[in-house]
Amino acid sequence: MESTFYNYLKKKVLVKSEHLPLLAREVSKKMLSKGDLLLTEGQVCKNMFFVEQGLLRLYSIDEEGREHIIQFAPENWFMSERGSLYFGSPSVFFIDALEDTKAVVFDQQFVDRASEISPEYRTYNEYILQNHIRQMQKRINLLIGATAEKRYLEFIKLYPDLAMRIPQWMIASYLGITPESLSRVRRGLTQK
Amino acid sequence: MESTFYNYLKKKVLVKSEHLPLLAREVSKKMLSKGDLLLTEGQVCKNMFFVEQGLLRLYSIDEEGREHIIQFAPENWFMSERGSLYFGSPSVFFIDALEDTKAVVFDQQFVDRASEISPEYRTYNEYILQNHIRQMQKRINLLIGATAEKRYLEFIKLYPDLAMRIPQWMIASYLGITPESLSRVRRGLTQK
DNA sequence: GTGCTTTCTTAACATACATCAATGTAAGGC
DNA sequence: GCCTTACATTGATGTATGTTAAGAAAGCAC
Repeated sequence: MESTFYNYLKKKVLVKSEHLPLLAREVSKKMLSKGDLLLTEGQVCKNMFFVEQGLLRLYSIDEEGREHIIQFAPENWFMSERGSLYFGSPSVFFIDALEDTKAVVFDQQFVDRASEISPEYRTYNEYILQNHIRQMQKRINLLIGATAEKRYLEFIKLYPDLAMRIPQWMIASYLGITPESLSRVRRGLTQK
Repeated sequence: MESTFYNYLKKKVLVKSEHLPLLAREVSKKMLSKGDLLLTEGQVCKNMFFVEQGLLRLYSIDEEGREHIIQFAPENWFMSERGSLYFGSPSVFFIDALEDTKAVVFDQQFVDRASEISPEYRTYNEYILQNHIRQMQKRINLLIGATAEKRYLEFIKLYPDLAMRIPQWMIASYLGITPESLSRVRRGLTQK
């Protein structure tokens, strides 16, 4: 199974060769079509996804039916609703595929077992959590302290490739503004 | 050392009795006065704080000199700038004491060592990280999708005790609005 | 190709929130 | 006690962003 995930475990997570087959055996692969729903509100999230190819998205829908995008997961990212996965509580969020996506699927038990088997995996798992916290903290800081324009500039600086793959209204949703506002922000920027 | 922290490790973290003395030996205690600065911008964060009594705060200051509050830590909470502590990068945030505070101080090495010694500690440490992520995700969701009024109501519902201990302008700063706006939001609520 | 849907832009207008300035009030220093 | 400082409120006004509606451009189905 010389997949992207396998290579990721080897090259990036630095899982020792002897442990690799053990881990690889425990996961399954899934082909998703654009638009497929992986998690819905009220459901308890049982899976974690590793994106080999494609793009996933985590979002909420408010009382007025508006979507608010919490997170994107392109290639080599993990995606899950951790709050629901780890604590077993019903999710208030949705996960779906924004493109046809090849993903590796596993559950919390896999993470726990992998951490038992491979210290390297355990270390990397903590790294992922810490990094996630750092990134969210930065985002919160921008949301409470920066203008829409600044948030937009930060977004395209951080995820230039992503910005080319998703419609603008999704960027707007991620930034916490309307598509119309983002359009104006962009016009303001080009005129500078 | 029958301190709050000791009891916390025993009762909440469920560290085994035999491990407790080992862990307790490695930490030091600090008395802080209101206003004391524990971490400043540009500095690499070396410490994690456990608040036994008092209140700490993590915040940023933007180019216009405005403070934006990322997090509060009252009794029995851990406080640190994880991005800086874990990754060793210079902090863009500040930490200070909002009240006279009794805190236990330790470093990342303590966390690693404690995780080696006590599986219960390791488990609890991951619990803390997961919980932090869940809480930040919820906050991001409110920041991008809810009005100031709704965010305020969520805040006082979640931290009713905190709201009594800090000035209103700090709540406003945490919510990402001005003190004047919060004052108006509150007036609107009392008139309902 | 034709039609249908989605996305993006633009404009006019509405609203939430920010800014500036003044006042009131309460708390702490001494 | 008085003075100072920090905090909260209020009003007038400004600005960023939301709302509604329309049209153009691009993508997709058939």
